[in-house]
Amino acid sequence: MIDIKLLRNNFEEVEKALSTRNEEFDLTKFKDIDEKRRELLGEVEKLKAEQNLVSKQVPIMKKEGKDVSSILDEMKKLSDKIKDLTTNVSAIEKELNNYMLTLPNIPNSTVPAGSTDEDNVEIRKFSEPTKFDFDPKPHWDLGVDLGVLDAEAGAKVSGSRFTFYKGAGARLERSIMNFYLDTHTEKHGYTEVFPPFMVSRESMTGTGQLPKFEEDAYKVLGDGKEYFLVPTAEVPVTNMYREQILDGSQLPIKHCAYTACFRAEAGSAGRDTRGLIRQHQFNKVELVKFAKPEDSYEELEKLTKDAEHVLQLLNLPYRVVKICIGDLGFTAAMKYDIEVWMPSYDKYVEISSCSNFEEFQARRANIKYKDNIQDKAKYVHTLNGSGVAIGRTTAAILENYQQADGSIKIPEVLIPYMGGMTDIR
RNA sequence: GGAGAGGUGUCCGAGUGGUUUAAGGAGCUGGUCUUGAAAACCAGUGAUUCCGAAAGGGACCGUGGGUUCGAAUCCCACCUUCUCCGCCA
Repeated sequence: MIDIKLLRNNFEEVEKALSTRNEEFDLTKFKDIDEKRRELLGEVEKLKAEQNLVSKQVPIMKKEGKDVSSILDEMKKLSDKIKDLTTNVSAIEKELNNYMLTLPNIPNSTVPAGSTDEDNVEIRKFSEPTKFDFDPKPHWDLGVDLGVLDAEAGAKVSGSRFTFYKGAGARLERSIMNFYLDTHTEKHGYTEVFPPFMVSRESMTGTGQLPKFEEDAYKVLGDGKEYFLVPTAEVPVTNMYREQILDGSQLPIKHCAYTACFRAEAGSAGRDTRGLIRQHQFNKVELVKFAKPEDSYEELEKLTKDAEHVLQLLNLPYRVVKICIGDLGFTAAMKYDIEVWMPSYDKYVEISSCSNFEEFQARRANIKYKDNIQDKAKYVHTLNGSGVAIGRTTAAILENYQQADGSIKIPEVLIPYMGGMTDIR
């Protein structure tokens, strides 16, 4: 949510900043709703002030033995009027709030111009695209040949975009998960959390998945309640601190978390239908930070490097791109993508998104901090990034580590996690 | 699933319809005293939120409704924590 005062007082500037985005929203309604709300609010507050004043006098007059019945009659009318107006005020406040939730974040001024992912700017590269002296296979073929992936079983049991991992494939996925969590906790100073995989509507709204992207979320109904399957650990981990004022000396707070992630992929029909790239359920380790505003961009750089580091340890070729305005997404103020080299696609494929949301999520979720007990609480900046997607890592390892004989070499750092296994054949 | 008890400001905690603008304490800020600190004493203090340039006013006692001229207080629903019983991976 953007700052309503900023929008009110600097309307043209905000409008200009948002107009470059590739998002649909309607700013024309704002002034109407906002002004009407303030007008109604002023009116009802005046009446309440009168009511409070008279209510204080009534018991005194009673004590003095005066007849208050005519005053009470009048107060009854006033009370009814206040009730009517209050109904109107809460209706328009709800409208305003719902409206504010539909506005995307204001991009940071250093975000490059552009409209599609073509316009993203490459920042740095690690290693070079893998070269083969044989015809490399895509991971979905390798998976079947080696008996480690079974999409047919997934389709039978659940439907399209579900896959069984089997044997060494299942263990590889689990090894990567543990390797990522161990690295981020032991080497990068993140505190691990294991969050719920189902969250409330409030939580989904707090991080910005709702109301705009409801069609992409899985809803679960049970025990008369509504839950959403987490699309990313960002949702439960960020909302862990919802409605809280944090101690400034504890910042930055750094968490890493594994969850399965569930996405409907509405609008992606026909895209990446084969392999592990776009599943309805996938595994991911997420990095989440809460930082002071003045530190948040430095923390974004560090977070991105922490995510990159695990790919370096796996020796997977990747590049980092800075996302342009048109590709930025609804909630981010700035975003880096880390893209791993995927031979079957013959290009770099996103394996991590690292974003600074500034105050956008903190406003929605009401997460503040203060350095001193007597200070006024300020909104924290929230950040997160994949550290990194596990399923896509499995795919990248299968493809980049494949050998001429069809076997897969296990990356050195994973061998202990694989119980000493050095290759899959 | 059954029975019961709670949720009050930064924290602890009082408060069962109107001098409660939420008692009292802790904490915090300032002061007195002291070489300095601690202690003691004195004074101040919602650090939440909305409208407003300000003055000022409104909201807020888990959340949402209701009763009333007036609700932390009474009624209803919900959320949540705890205790006991039952069931359970």
